[in-house]
Amino acid sequence: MLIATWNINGIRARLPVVLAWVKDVRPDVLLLQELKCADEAFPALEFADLGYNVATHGQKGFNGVAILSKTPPEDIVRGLPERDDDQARYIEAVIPAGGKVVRVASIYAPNGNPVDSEKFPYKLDWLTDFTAHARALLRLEEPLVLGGDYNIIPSPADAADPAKWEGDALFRPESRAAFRRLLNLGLVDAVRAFNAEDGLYTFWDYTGGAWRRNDGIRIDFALLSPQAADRLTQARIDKQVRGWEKPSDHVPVLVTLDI
DNA sequence: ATGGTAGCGGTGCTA
Repeated sequence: MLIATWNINGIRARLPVVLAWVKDVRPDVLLLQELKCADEAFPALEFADLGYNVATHGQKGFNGVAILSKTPPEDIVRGLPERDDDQARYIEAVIPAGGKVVRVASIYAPNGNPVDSEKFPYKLDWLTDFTAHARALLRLEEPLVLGGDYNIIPSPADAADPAKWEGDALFRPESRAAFRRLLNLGLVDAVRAFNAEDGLYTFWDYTGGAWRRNDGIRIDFALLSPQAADRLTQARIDKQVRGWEKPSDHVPVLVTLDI
């Protein structure tokens, strides 16, 4: 089973790119972030034509997450049950797979900048609630993939130029500690499990020629429960998509599970 | 170099 996560930065602006990529890669499940549209504005018919069921948790103008799946998703949860949130940043579902199931979630963690505003404590609070929810999901002891834009640079090795992120909400010690607490629950960073080398990035800013200079950061992750990690056969970053016409500033992250 | 670019929505916010 091929599961991908991708922050597409506006599904309506990105529709040609996303459809072309889906036709090429044909993932079984696609977790999307930053839809930037309400549920009724999501182009579900275009994906239905390609054989995908769509579950959205949208928001007009900002945020918004979705799960696309070849098999109809079940037990859909919109928003973290741990919080009463007015920002659409979480959707979860169970994906049936040949008599077995995989539980997936599409996550768009808050950016948190500027750090001297209310946005930074909001980010940390959200991560605390998300971690509590992940802890509860892990108790189910089932294959689980938590994919999304975590808006955290976990270590200096996850940035081409770590010095320029000093003080940024993505690289603050509090944010990095929150990510470690998440991993310490027993989750596996799938791409890191398959790639020991540095220079793995999932995001290149639109400004300053970041893509041209390969000035990237790794902030998009597929985090796996032990039951999913035991079935992991491949994990990769689809980097070349950043060089396509009218791209997102993020690229897809893919995992293959033997299920 | 305290900018730069993109999406949404129709101005300034968010990233």
